[in-house]
Amino acid sequence: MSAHENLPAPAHFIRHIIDSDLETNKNGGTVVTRFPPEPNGYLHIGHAKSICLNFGLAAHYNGRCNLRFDDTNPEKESDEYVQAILQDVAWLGFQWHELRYASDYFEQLYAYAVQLIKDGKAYVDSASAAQIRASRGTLTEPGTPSPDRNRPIAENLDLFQRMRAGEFADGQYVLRAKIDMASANINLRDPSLYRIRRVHHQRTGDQWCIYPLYDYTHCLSDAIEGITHSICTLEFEDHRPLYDWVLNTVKTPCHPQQIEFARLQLEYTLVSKRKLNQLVTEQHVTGWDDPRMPTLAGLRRAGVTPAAIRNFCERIGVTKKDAWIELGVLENCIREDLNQHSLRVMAVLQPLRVVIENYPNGQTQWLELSNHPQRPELGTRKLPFSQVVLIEQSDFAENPPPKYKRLVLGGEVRLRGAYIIKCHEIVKDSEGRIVELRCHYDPDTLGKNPVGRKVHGVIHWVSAEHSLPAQIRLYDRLFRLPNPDTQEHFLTALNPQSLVVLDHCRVESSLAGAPEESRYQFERTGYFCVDRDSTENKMVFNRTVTLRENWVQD
RNA sequence: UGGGUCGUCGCCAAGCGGUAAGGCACGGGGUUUUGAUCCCCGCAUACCAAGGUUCGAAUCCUUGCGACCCAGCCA
Repeated sequence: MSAHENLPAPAHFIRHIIDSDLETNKNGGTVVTRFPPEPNGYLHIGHAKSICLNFGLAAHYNGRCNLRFDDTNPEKESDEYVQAILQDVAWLGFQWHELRYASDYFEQLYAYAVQLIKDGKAYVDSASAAQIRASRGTLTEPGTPSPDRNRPIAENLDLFQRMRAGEFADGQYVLRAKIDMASANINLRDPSLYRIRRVHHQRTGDQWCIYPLYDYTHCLSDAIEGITHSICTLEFEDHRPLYDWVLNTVKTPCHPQQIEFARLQLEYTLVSKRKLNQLVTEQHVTGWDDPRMPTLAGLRRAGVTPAAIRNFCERIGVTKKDAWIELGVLENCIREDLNQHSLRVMAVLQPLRVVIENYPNGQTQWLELSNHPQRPELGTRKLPFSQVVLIEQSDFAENPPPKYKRLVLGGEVRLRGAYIIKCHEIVKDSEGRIVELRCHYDPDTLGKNPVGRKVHGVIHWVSAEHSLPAQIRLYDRLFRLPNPDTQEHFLTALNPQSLVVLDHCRVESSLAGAPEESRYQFERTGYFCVDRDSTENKMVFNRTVTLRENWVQD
């Protein structure tokens, strides 16, 4: 638990609305929310904000939150997505009160539509999609009524029944609400309620050939479930009058209140489902769970914890302002949680051989290292030390820059948790590349500092003989630009360095057998997570995030 | 040019007529066998602008300006 996690969740405008509803006993003192994903893609960080909001509100007010799939467009939806969403919501740490599907209500929705027709509030239109579009008018000009607008009720009823019965071709007819073709709000210009579409639905199969549209389905589904506060994003603000019209006209006993908040916009990331899908399909990433993806599955595979995401969602707030969150906020939440909970371990990404000439050849000494310097209760581990160790190539410099604190020729450095060594010779190959360092160690520096001199640098290392081979994947932001969408084509904003695979890494022996998804801090290099691609012969780690680097080279 | 919304520090964000919380970022210092963590300190006389009401305005009024969303048989 970090200090922050103990702080009360900050209130926001939706909480204020609910508070006053509770004061006036508006919904009998209850709070019922829902998270309503469409199963047409994987959940991403933007959904996490909505999930945390809806489930968080229910928890805060001792209410309930349903998970409801908005599965009214079978063309784009599938069971694969349903299963993935179920998993991701649970992984994020939330339990739904009830699992529902809008398709559960198809029969009820149909009955409501029949009622609407009988009340003269809906009609069957034979206009084509193009004709409807053309007659809708523009932002500044009113639409023109369809010739079918005044079709007799009996005829509408007959036609609608036959639409359901499959007597007509896809697109031949559509059921429209009869509202106001001259409304300044385009959503009220007789919106379509039902379309004919012969598509297999992942839950209802071929039972239906007509499917209800969002504006009609969503509000009624909310009402059926007794939702008190229907929270959605800003772009639905214009739809609220329609939401209310449907509920008022159908005369449902329950009338949820739609409240809109600003969706998450995170720098260097993209959350358009269509574009994420394209990244997967065109193999710019390895899949929906590629660690560079902003999906929950991707974040999970990268090693991000549910707690970090929840904390992030809390920290960014809930408002109606069109805001962009800096990536650093997310990274900070990730580091905060990982710093607290990750065991420290040593791994050398790009090894450089160091021979300690005065250390007995063949001798192995088991050193005890702390698993977490600030949390002794997390215990210690034994690490083998021997004559040949591997250090990071970047931890030695033949021509060190100013303020360089690592190893140089003739200089000393501390091998973390072990001895101080001094380099006295550089061994190069025929092409002048440094292949080995010859050093001496000071046997009197284990667990204590030498007297008479100060050694500032501390570097990580592993025993050449005992360490394990590993592949380490260094992930970075997928895009080079804060807002990839400003490009004429978002793919041009892809970061060519978003993945660097290192294949000759060596990790300390204590990591043997570490299970998939276990997270560690590789001291001085960052936080890493065991990938499922690990094999018995070679472990695979994904970098979740680097450590902060506060120092500036001048 | 229609309708709907929004505008408080570099980025988020409290504030709801009584004299600008907090987080991230940034700058300075301390501790440290991770250039990490941790700990101090600093960081809006100012709330899109201009008028007005008021003893008093980020909060109320007026007028501007800027940004976002809407013309799917998608959600």
